[in-house]
Amino acid sequence: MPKAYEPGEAEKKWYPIWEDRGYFHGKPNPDKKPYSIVIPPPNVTGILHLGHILNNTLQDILIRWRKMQGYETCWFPGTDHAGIATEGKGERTLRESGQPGRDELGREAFIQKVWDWREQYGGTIIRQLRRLGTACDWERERFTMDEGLSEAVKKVFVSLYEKGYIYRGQRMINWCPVAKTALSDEEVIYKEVPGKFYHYKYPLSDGSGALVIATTRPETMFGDTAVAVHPDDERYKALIGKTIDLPLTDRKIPIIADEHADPEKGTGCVKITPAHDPNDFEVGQRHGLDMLKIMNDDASMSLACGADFAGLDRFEARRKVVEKLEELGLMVQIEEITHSVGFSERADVPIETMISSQWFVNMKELAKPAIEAVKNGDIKFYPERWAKTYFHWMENIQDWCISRQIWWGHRIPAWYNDKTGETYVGMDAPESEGPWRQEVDVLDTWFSSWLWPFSVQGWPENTDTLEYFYPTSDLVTGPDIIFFWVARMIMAGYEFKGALPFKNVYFTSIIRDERGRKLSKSLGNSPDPLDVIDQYGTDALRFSIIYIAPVGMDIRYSNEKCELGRNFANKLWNACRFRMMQGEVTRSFRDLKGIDVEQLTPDEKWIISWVNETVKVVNESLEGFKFHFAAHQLYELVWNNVCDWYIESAKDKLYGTEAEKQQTLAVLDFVLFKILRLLHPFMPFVTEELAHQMGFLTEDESIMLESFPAELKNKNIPSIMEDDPDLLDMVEAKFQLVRAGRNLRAAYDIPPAAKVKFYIKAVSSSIVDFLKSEESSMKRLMNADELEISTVDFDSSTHGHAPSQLVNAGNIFLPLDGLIDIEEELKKLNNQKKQLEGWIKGSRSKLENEKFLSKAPEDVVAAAREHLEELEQKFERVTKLITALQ
RNA sequence: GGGCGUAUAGCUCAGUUGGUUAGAGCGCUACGUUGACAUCGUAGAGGUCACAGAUUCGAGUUCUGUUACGCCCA
Repeated sequence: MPKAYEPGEAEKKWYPIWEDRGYFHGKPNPDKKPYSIVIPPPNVTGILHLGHILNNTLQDILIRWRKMQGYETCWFPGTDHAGIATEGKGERTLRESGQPGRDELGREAFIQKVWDWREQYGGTIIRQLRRLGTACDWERERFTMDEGLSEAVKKVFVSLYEKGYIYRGQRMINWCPVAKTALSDEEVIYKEVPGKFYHYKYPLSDGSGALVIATTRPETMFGDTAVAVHPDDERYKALIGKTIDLPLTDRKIPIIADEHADPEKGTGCVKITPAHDPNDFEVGQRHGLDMLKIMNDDASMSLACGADFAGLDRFEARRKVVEKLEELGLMVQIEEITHSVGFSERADVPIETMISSQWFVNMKELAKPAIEAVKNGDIKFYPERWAKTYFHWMENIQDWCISRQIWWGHRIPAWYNDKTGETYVGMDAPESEGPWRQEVDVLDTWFSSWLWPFSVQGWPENTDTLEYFYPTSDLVTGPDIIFFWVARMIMAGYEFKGALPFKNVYFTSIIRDERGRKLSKSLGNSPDPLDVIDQYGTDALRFSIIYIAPVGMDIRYSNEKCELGRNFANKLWNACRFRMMQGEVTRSFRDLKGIDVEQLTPDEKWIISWVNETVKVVNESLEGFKFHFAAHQLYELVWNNVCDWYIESAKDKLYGTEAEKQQTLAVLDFVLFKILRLLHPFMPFVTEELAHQMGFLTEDESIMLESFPAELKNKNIPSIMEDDPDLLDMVEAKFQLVRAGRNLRAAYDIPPAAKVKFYIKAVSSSIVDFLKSEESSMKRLMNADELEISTVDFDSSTHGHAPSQLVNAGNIFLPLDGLIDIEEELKKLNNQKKQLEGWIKGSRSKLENEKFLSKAPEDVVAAAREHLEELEQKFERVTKLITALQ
């Protein structure tokens, strides 16, 4: 075995084996319980980033863990068609390669180009996921625009239309001027940006003066059809019903009374632009105002603004309007402010709100069972608090704008008859006499993603897979798509499948850089995961990211943090390598067969009980989605308990008699094989490689098919923790004593190689017996050539004064032929004495407190008493040491 | 404006239903190439648990308020 773990080789070797042997494939199996996950489908245009790494590592841990536990598992992978993003990418590709643009090509040809592009480059992310080791069932990979999934979308549309939930109407929507399409409310991101608050005059038509209105968007004045004041605002009461002359136009518009006008805000007068602002729209409806649309699809000003402004970009128009108003002497004040502006999620430009004819889904009814499911615990969120966010959104749910003015996507199955004005909605084009014209718009990508948990399994066909794997078990995703996706999937599950889509939802952390900034391409702080894998190895990246991911909080990531995982993989490798150097694998690695449990050494019982404890904690942690807790526990076990203490201590036996050696090897094999299986879901490659290197598994076996360790409860091996807790305490006390001995060496600059003699005064004869039986390994751990262990006081008259340490098991002395810094020793001991005095004082006053004695539970009081005794005993010992030195 | 979250060692974070002397990793200091591992070992330094009250025999942990930062919604 090489001196260090080389991840590249193992990764290249094992993934194809797992995949080719069909280990990833899940199929209905009545003998097993099902466990399934649907992948949050990444965009077909996307490339792998660290968010995917975290997300998919977590899913892979769950899948591998459940598979080893004996479930029939299936992880459904796939991608979504990402309408707006992919259409944009297609257009860019055409432009960059000098081909005709989208509009020149026409709908059919353009869509074909995008398909071509998708065939060639799409799904990069799927290939990249394999490098991460994901146990996805690739035979079941789906794409949201596959035939079956497209049928599902159509069926759902028709069904909701027939129920009256889907309708087409003129409503206020969010418009992206770059993508030139409507967006849903969720696709708008509000940002605080600096802006200006313009105060200017609208002269009264009767010449009696002017109203001062305030707005951040003066260019929309061309769409004003009223000015509103609050009905109770005394300042303006007399003006209600009059008109003003709208500057830069020849229109007169009324002054109306409406509660929307806030007397506190600005001047208390507000311009009303019903076609371009959601609040104004409502005011317009209340007062029957005209809706005047003043912008084109690209947010340039339309002809409605007059010849001087038509065609100008909205921001250019704003400058010009301000300039004109200033020329006319109407501008009163320009205030610098910070305000919230909606941006298009995809194009990152300010959106326009405007009225438009679009398709909507009324979500009210769909939301009801979905709210109930989370309320009554059928669906659980981890961390739980996301349920609050969910409820807030669901209980105030708005109609969903689902039509998009692009070509790449599912075309809306609606046809219009221009002659009769009829609208037909159905799975196929109407057969009755036309002419029928199909709706040109396509559906929001999420309108197909919300069906994913069942469409990916063949719905609307009633497949065996659906029968067996639906509802899926767990969903792992980011909280940023709780509305876009999670909430909508729950609604779709109940509406179309009549049942919840998944039982648990785990929301991942968000990954940031070391300075807490979001990872982004433009900041250049988004490392390419494949580079990281090349540098550190897949297992290292996986383990590190789990290890550093706090629950429900942001992760501060940097590549250097992958050293933790790399070092850990290497530590594991070397622990196994050390074992291999001691000889062939024993037969008892699965169950300690042939080993007399009664004959196990204290160290062996200690390590076995630690492994067992870790097994319990890891299983419990994974049940509760506490991944990082499990990772910490495993790290601790391997590095601390196994490598630092057990192996170091066991070396004594390995170099001892043949019988001792054989027993030690058996225990080591038992421990290591359990650890490899425990770690497999976290670090699939190194564990598979080691299980084979060690000879635990033959060529045609795989750790993926082995059972995941379960807590042992007095079955083959007694639960040592329960049987003999004192023994484990003694082992801990022994290690504490060793540490004290090493500390003495270090304090007196004894070279590491120099052998020394220690004198140990144990607190009881039973401890003496125990320590004597452990003498040999203790000598090794402290590099001592002699230990004198007894209950007798250290005799300075024969050995000279010696520095000492005081621990639970007793006092340990390092006789140095009188070579001792007495003052330094006294100082150390006096400090310890003082500290003990303080604790004793606190402990006593607690035990003298009547209220404590009467109110605290008995066991707490008993523990306090015992503790005080220990302290007093230690105090006595330290006092004695001081006296001896003086 | 409403809601949610966070504040513990230089940094990143653990700390389960209140109960001995608050932990880990990284970093730092000193020493070290002992027959698994320098991707390592041994030893060590380092914390008024943001602040102010309250409840309690007892508060890092519960409650109220304050401050700071972050996120979501309007």
